[in-house]
Amino acid sequence: MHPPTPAMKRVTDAAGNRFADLSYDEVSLSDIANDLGIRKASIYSHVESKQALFLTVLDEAFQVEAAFAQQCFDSESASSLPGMHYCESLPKRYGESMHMRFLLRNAYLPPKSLSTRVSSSYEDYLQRLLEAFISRLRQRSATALTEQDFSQFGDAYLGIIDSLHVELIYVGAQRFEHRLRALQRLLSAGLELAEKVREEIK
Amino acid sequence: MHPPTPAMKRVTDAAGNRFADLSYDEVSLSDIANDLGIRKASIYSHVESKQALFLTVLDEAFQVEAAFAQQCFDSESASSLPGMHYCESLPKRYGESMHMRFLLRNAYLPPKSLSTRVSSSYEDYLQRLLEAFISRLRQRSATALTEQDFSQFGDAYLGIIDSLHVELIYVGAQRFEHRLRALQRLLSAGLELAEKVREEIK
Amino acid sequence: MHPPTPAMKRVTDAAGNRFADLSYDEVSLSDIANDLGIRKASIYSHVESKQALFLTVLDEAFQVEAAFAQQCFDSESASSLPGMHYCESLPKRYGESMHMRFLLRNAYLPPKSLSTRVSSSYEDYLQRLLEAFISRLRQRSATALTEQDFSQFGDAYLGIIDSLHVELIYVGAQRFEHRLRALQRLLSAGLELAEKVREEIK
Amino acid sequence: MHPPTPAMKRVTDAAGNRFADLSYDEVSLSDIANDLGIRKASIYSHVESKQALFLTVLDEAFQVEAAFAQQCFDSESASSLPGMHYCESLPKRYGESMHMRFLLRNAYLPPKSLSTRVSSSYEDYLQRLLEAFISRLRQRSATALTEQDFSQFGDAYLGIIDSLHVELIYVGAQRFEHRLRALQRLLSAGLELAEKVREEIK
DNA sequence: TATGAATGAGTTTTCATTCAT
DNA sequence: TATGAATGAAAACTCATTCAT
Repeated sequence: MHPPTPAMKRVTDAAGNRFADLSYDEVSLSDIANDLGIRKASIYSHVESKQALFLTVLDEAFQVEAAFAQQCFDSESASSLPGMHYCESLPKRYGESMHMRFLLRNAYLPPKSLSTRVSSSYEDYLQRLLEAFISRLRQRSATALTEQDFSQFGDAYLGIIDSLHVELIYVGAQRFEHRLRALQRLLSAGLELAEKVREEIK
Repeated sequence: MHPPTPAMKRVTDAAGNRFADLSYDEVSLSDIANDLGIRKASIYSHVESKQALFLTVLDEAFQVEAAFAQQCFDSESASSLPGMHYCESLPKRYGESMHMRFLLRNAYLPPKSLSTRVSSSYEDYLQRLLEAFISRLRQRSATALTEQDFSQFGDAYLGIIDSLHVELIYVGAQRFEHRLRALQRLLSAGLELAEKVREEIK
Repeated sequence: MHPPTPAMKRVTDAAGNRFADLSYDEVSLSDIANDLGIRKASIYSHVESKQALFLTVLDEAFQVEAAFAQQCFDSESASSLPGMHYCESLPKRYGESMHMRFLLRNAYLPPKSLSTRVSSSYEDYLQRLLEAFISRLRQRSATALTEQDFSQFGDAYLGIIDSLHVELIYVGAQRFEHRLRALQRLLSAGLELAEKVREEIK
Repeated sequence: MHPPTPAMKRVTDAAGNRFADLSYDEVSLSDIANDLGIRKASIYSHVESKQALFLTVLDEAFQVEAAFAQQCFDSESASSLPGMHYCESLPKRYGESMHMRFLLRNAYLPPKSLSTRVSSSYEDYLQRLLEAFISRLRQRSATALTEQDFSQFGDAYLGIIDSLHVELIYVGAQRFEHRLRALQRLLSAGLELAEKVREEIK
């Protein structure tokens, strides 16, 4: 609602950084307080509970990263493979944005007690990616693909996204670039073939 | 080492079922003891510590599921798309095997304190899938593909696998079949195109 | 001493209302601040401490209710049973006066740390009731009763008062009227008999 | 249900002693643990929560003191004023029985969160006293009193009981004996008069 | 006068672990 | 092998109070 106070911002930032690296239960309010150089009890001057703190960070992360994704799609050149700009931006973004790390770490295996809230946010995030991707695909192959194709390539795209996301959160993951090229190749081939088929039919 | 006693088996089973649904920290030894109808302290008659218990289940799960995967590949018909039998078996297996659920839940975001042990097991698991896939691919397209192709399709296959795995552990995931068909289509197209290219070169 | 400022009055009123319904430890300054629509820290602009706030309310309550009791006795018709006007006024007063509720709630089981202060106020209150009752009784039966009778009926009256007070603070208490009539009957009988005895002696 | 273990008994005893002197919120589990010479956490080996501990003591107290009251009535001589044996036993009992102190301290102003449970127990206790009293009264004045009389003297008796109970929990209460004699006199007078009236009617 | 921020001391509760039996 | 009892360490949270602004 109202813009958060700077003090509040410091708290959610510290919390976000912890929650981005560790599971909900692995993070204690003492840790966060320590990071901030304040006492545990002081956190409650800014936040109602650990849950509320987590959810604040979640909303923030969702908002920030949905905007980032949108921007990736908006700035994508018309000639490139749909959705690839987002994919290619991921490693840098993951390294630089605590919110992205937070989002991915908590998307797949949220704390049981908060799973519905988290899932619905992440579903929302994926939904936006899906729509942006399909929109780009329509620009590229408006007449060449059926509605069913759009839908199926959308499924594939989300599959690729999850695959890349997961690769980022792997502990020692160094395969990201390889995986990206490999899946890119598949998507490219898939589209090429589909477009050719439709042309032949005509 | 020695075959576990039946009592020991009961303990690891109860633990496995809990760890398959909840994070390491969300599971308490009391819960496991309750499931077994024994007291918390009694668990220590069978197991050295919570960590040791978790690792025992991990090894068991890895062993059992590696064998299952191997079998999927062994029984795959020569004409089908390489690696697809495993993929298609996943939902049923996930529903029926606590070990599979345990493996997937803990593969991507293991408890910090055990992450190296867990990761190396999961890496091992993926490595086996990779080798089995490439071996199948060689049977199919021995001359049609380059070594670089084999490597890249391997990367893509692991990407697909992770994507499907992750779909299974989603909270409300109902997209598995759609995602599988979509990614299958991409892989198929990718191979088809690659094989055609090589033929044309010749 | 000096008449309290209106702001101060608002604070003690809010506090009084809380302390009238809950024990000292069950009331937090945050609650009171909430009721007032101010912040917890602001309370300290008006009051030195939680204890001081409680004691302020206590003094206020004692003063207000002592005056009320006095008035009950003053306006009692000469023919009625001594002290009954106060008794009969109790339920209405209890419902309408936060100070009465405060007084009764804290009279019997005050917070340990403040018990001497509270008790001495309540003792004072009872003492006034006692004197007013005996004074009324002297008007009625000046010659008919001995000093020992006066003293003993005084004890009985205080006993009746406590009984009725306690009935009011009961959770679901609906027996007040019944109890009042029953005890009234006893007091009446006691006086009647005592008066007759003295007459016979003469 | 099952007889409590001796260890359990020690815990509820220590808790009972504390709860008999201080309000629910004034008692901390640390205090109880200290009294027992064990650590705070150890209490949870015997009891589920502070609430559960309090309720265990409550049930125990109710049971023990209901039995005591029953015994007072059973051993009452037929010629004495009904219900007076219980009243006369109160001060000694109050001094000697932690359960009695617990019961009275918590009967009138229970902790808000447990008030329904507490009240229903105390109501039960009073109900038994009432029935025992009326039963004794019937033996004494079977034909001399109407049903309405029985009911009203019952109300009066409960009023007297509450008055005496409250006197016991007063901080410096030294008036017990005086109050008892005074109220006894009233009850005695009330009965005498009622019996005479009925006789005259006949 | 009011308050945002902080805090020390304290609360109840959980948990993995130990150990004598 | 099983367990009752205990415990140290830690968790989240509450609260009266302080203080600079």
